[in-house]
Amino acid sequence: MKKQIQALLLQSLTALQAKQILPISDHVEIKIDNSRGSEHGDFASNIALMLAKPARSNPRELAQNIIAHLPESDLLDHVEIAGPGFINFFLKETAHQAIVAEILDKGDRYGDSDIGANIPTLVEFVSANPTGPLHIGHGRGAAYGAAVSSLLKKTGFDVSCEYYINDAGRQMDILAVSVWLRYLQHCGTDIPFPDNAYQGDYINDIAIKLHNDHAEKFIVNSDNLSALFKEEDAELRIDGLIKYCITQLGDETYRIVFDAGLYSILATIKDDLLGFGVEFDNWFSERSLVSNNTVDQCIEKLTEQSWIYEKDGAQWFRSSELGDEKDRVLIRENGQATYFASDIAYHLSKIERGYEKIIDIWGADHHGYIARVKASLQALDQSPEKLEVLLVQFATLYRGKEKLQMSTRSGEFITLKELQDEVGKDAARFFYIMRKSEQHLDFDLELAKSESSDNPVYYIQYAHARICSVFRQMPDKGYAYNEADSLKDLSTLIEPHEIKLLAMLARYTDVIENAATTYEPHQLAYYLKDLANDFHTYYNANQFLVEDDVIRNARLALIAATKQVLQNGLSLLGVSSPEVM
RNA sequence: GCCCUGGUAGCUCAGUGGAUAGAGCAACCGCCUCCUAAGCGGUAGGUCGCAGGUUCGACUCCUGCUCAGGGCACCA
Repeated sequence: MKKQIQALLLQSLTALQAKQILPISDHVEIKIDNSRGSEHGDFASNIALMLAKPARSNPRELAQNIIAHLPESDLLDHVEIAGPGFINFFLKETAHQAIVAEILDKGDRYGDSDIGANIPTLVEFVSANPTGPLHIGHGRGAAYGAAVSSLLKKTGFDVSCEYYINDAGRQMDILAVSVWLRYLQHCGTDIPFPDNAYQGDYINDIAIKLHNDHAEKFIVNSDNLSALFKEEDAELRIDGLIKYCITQLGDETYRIVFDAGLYSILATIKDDLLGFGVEFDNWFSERSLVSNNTVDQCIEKLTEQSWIYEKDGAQWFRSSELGDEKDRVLIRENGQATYFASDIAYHLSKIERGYEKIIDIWGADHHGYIARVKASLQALDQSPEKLEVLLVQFATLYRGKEKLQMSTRSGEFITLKELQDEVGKDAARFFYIMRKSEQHLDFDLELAKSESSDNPVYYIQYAHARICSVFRQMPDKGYAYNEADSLKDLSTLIEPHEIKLLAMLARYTDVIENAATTYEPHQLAYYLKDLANDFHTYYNANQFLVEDDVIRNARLALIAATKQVLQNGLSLLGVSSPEVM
């Protein structure tokens, strides 16, 4: 609708340019806004205000000229000049009514657009270390990433979703040792358990399963072991334990313990995400980048182009020359590659796999990381603009007024699954998405649990269920509804509440496009709330199942269209549309 | 010190450079003989953190200040 009015305005402006009332300029952006109140019409443009200066005219006079040169259109009832020079467009009722037929015709494809032009797009999100189950903090990234991906798919991007598994590195070794120590305890070895190992009960479960599957295969002489606990520095102590574990068990046997932890936790993560309605196309392993030498090759390339130098026994990347605040280590003094080294290889792989739009969704604590990853792409002769990093602010967890700490290592956290079991998937998904991603999210467990019926998601779902209920009761009242016939009767939709609802339905495609291009799914959430409100108001003001066939059919068609849009929108956010509540 | 985010009604938050700054919760007053009251209508509630600047016009853009959260590793 906006585009059609834009086209009308463009014709008028072109005519004015031909008459030399307006100067010729190559770039005029015609902006059309949805009007705030109905007294300002349906759409408004500030074009006369924008062009008044170059045209050396006053805005109201220019607006008058623009209106005079607008071509005939059967969309518009009339056009007004208001305030300092706004042009307000008042649509004909028939123009509003047409949206019903369009929605019912397109069904779940209503709202689709092709602005994405099939650009190969990779959205990477969650990517939590597989060292423990997902907790509430990860939930926000999951809900946000899933919604952004869905929106991009709807707007014509060719989207794949990916989870990067950090299955290499020290954290994973700590996990393996945690499992091993619990296993030894389970087998009766009398040893302490370090504070900085993973404390969660799930470690015990993995250890017990390890014992069931492999009996006493991982037991070693514990006399030497206890000496390691005398190291006072906690981090050095755990490094010593890792080293001891590997040398005692041997690489292959150590790998069994390591993988037992990794795969068990990964399976839990996949299950939890699936239950949360979040699915990934790829699970990309960091270890695979190491084992197939991609990381080494990357470092070689960088070395060839003199982006690497040696200092203090380590290999450094000159990222500071490419916008980072300082240089970064790629290979540590001990010969091990850093996490950043694999991340360079990972991002290169994203580009080499053909993705032109690469979206990373990270926690806000990683923001300092953006500059170095972009620097690495540039050093590898790739365009850093392909990478867009979206930061999601922290979710701070409260139980009433008490702020809860969340740490995977200490095992003190509420898991995503626990949240889901307590407040339900729909409420949790919507709660996460409601807040702008840059906004800190205070997640009050008590509020989410005890007052979950206040969650706006129920308000929207209720609108959907009410519509279903109307259609369920229709046969009992002796009425039938035929969609094709009803579309002929739309001209009776002229009540103020009906016009308002029609206008709201027509905005949906705009909302989707806007939410997708700005990566702001909360816009859709707020729209759905508004739409539900317009419907509930209409529901209270007018009866749908009335005796008059024409009016009844038109109203049923309108609410059927409303139901469709509610369902389309909710499904993009991963929320169900129940028929009964 | 430097770099991100925020600061809008009592609370939690929306708000494309535009017209009278909005919603939910909380408070108050109404609405079920009627398709689900998990709903609807109304009243009240504001120095849009502070101070400058840009312009026809600023909650929105720029600068400075201030408060809050986060980040500044040979951790991931």
